[in-house]
Amino acid sequence: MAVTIRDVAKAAGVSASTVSRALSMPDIVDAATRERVLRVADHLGYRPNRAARGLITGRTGNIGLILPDLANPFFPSVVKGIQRQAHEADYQVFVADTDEDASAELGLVRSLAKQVDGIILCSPRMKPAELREAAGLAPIVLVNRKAGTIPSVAMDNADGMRQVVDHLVGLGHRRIGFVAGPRSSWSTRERLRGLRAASTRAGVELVEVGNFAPTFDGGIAAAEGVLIAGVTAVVAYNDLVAMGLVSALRDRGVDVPSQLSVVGIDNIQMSAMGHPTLTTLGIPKEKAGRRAVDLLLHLLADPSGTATYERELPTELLVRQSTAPARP
Amino acid sequence: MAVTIRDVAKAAGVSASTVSRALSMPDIVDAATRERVLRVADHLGYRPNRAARGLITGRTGNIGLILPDLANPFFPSVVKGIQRQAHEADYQVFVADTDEDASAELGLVRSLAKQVDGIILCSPRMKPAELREAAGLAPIVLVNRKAGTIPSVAMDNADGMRQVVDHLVGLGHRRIGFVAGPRSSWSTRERLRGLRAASTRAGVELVEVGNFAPTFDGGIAAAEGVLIAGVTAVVAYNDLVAMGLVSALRDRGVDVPSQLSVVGIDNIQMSAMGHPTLTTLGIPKEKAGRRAVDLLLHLLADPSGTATYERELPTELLVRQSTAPARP
DNA sequence: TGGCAGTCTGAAACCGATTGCAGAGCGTTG
DNA sequence: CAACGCTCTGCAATCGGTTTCAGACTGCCA
Repeated sequence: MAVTIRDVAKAAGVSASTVSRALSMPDIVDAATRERVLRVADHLGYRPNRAARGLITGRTGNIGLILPDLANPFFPSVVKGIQRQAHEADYQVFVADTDEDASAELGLVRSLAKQVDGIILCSPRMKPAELREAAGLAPIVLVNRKAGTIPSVAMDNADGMRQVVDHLVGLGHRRIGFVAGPRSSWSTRERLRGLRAASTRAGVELVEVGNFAPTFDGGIAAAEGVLIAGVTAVVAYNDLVAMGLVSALRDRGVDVPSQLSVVGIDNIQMSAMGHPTLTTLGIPKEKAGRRAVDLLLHLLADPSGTATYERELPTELLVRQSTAPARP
Repeated sequence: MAVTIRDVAKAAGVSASTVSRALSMPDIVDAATRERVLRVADHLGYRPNRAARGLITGRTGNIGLILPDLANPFFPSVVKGIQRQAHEADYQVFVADTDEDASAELGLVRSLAKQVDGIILCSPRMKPAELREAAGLAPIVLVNRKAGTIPSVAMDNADGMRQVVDHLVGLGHRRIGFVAGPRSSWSTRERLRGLRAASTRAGVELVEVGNFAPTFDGGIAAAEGVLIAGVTAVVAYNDLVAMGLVSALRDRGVDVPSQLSVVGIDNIQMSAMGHPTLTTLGIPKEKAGRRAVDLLLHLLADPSGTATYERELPTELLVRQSTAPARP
């Protein structure tokens, strides 16, 4: 059916080994032979069978990607970055979505572990012990989370939160609210920590409004608490929450930004599409994906690598319409 | 390293063949033996090596998914549906994104063809000839497009457009605009055809405003033309375009829906999040994904299947805030 | 008791690539 | 001229499963 390495060998008048070498170790085979083999292979439309190669090399050429929810607009850009970088290295990407079900993550890792060379885990809710088990099953890189010595790429939450607070303080806000995401989320904890540090440093008050789902509806649910908190500005866990919040506030007759400033995080596409457009802390999502692949490939090339690889990506505050000077 | 079928065989005191059979053809092996083998396999944590299996069966257990742009909020739900259904059938999904580059699609099909059992092609811009070539390279199912005898799942554009027009006519609109997507898009043509039929039937006027990119910016670019067209209602190619249009109209001081009604298509998540929320023609995206997988698995099970499989999915109009009675 | 059908199991070939090892061919050097 | 080394190539083993085929065993019937 399909053209195999032996077909190429026969047509080129050499052995299968030579064909194999001409393709994957070009320098150890005679130039003329190599040329001929390559030409014949190309002419016959030869495509190496990955399964066969994987069988002997133990490499699949696949990497797995596990994320909580594809529908969350934060992820597509990350996925794109991962794709692009993986394809350049001739890897394919398996995408799996857990539907925000934290308990499914470890199971997915288990079932994926043998079918891929490595796994990229996007902001998992896994507990540290589970994470350790997962890291034992396959080479793993974390995105948006750090844990022990597992390689990871995450945004610089501390600096990001500082930028946000500085911006709000510059606008005259003195009492700032934080609508947190799920308590189990690493980002929630880090962002809270960053906000505390930054607001203490700036001498302003930080009010924790509570934990909410990292969704538009979560933002809607948070509106009540935000109003009660008596703040003049609020930082939301992410853009979706911020947008839900803005929407619910408008429904209650509270204008953003004239009565309340709102800041999101992530700079998802739609944050620039609504009214008002959202002031948000942008993070390089596609780059994060690319970096994650880089780390994983490093890890694969040097499995003994006891060195921890870690990347912190810079953030950038995008000032748009949802923040304004505090009204006294 | 990993536990193989031979390890299981040794531990269970049987041959590798028996283990293989116990796992994949349970009924032809003695019950007691089967039990023992399965218990041992489970105890040892045996996981079949897919590459090895694929080598002999010729099946990879993978399906490929090619789509123009993951960042387009239409796709994530489709992908989720595909995932879910594929996983239930014990298939993994490769996702590949062409970045709206139509010329890359065929290349992707080529490079993916040998690594998957079949491919799901989401709304490709490929020309019919290319599509035929693609279909020759691997079993293929189309989403959001029909072409020849290639199995496909698409929405019922004719009925959908009828619902949209009926809704607008019911509100008193007599002159309706259509902001089309790319001319090369199958959906553009079908939707236009559906709109023509429906408006003729209802005795109202249809004005084609032009072709625009299927994005938020495309909607912004269309605003000028919409105003010039002198219509009281406009149907956009999709929700993103509709939202861009609403945004640009607002910037020009035109209120939606009191001065102009706008209808989107797709019912993407964010269509319910803006102000006004968008009246849109909802299509069952996740179900479309599941159906596509069903079709593909059918096709794989019965490759000779000369019968064309085709699914038309029903649409549902979601009336929200962006449409209102026509002001005389 | 012998023959036969039927059930279950094991040995071995095979899928398509990679790779260790050995040997052919050639040039160089003492 | 012999010995040696180097470059290049082919043979054959191998990865981990599946599947064909033949044979062992059982039970049943004549």
